[in-house]
Amino acid sequence: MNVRTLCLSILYEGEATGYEIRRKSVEGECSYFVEASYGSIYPALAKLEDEGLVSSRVEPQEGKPARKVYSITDAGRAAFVQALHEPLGEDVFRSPFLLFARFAHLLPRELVEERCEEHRARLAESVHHIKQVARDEPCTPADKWVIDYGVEVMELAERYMRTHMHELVALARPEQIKKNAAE
Amino acid sequence: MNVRTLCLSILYEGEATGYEIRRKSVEGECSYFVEASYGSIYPALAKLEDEGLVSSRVEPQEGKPARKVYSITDAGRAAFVQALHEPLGEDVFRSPFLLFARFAHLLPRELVEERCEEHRARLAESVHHIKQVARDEPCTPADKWVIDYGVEVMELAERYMRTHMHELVALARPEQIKKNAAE
DNA sequence: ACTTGCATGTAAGTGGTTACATGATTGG
DNA sequence: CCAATCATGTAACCACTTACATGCAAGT
Repeated sequence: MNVRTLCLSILYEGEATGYEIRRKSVEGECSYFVEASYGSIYPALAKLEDEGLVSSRVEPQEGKPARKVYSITDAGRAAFVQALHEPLGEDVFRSPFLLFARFAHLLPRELVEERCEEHRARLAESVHHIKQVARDEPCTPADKWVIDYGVEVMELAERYMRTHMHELVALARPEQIKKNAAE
Repeated sequence: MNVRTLCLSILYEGEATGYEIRRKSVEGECSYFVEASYGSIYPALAKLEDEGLVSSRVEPQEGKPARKVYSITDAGRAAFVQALHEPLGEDVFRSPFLLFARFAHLLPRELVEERCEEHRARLAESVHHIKQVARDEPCTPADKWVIDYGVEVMELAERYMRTHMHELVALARPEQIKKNAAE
């Protein structure tokens, strides 16, 4: 999905600043299937305001830069629901890890093991993080469904890594005998 | 991963034309975690040739346009293995479906059901396709590992959709009573 | 007659990211 | 004292996609 729709989806549930939208997209319940940087969020919000889909008010703060709080308008709500009616784009999955894994046989065992473990740890961390979000933040039943789906899939992936990474490591190049082995 | 590395990875296993590289990336065993279009592959190959990482020979054909067959060079092989040693980028997962799912409560039941079923069907189709590739095309043990990982994860996702989509559908707006219900 | 497959390539456009500029406050 | 957090925004860059241009052969 594009950043535009992401912004509308977050503002649908309450007002927020560009800064907060980015935080929610990076750390929130959606973080495992969306992402956006400041460089895309701020221009997107400005454009949405131009089009009347969101409105903003500036809240000065002492000591901190002023917050520009955006709210979704009725037109924005309608546009978002309309967008949800349109055919969905396909899910995207890109995995540098799997490309790496295909060539395990070319690589030293140590490296394959390290990358596998990194990958497993990332999956475990994602699961942990998403569960924490589910505990700490208020979730609608739909949010809960989405979280459960993610937990289920990522827990399996992590489990699979744990139980099968040794097979991939076994395909890797045996560790080189150290030059100074005799010493 | 970038298209550049993708090209090297495919050429590592044998020569190919730009056309074939694209087919392999879209239909091959990697299709579930990589992708590339002509518009990125052809320039990438040209650049790789400039840098001496691949070489090409033109094979004229009768009736069909000439094929430009690329082969990886020793320098290319070295560069690829070197690239595999570098820290891996993070896996990317972007899901318009899950963004949609979070707002099931705003949408008509029919639509939610349709999108869920589409999503389930896509997962089933991916699993089917990847299994077929595993049967039909020669696979190294590492390839097989990567395929098994994908099958496992996608089969779970499909199963989850099958057994839980009704919960999401239940959150959706009840179908509107038809205007002419009395007739 | 039309579509699909084979085959190469370019140009314009998209949808971002990265890095920068700015600046006060708080906490280690 | 330095890093991080809060907060906004821009400009340059990048990697890639989409659409186009070309063309022949075989299948439907």
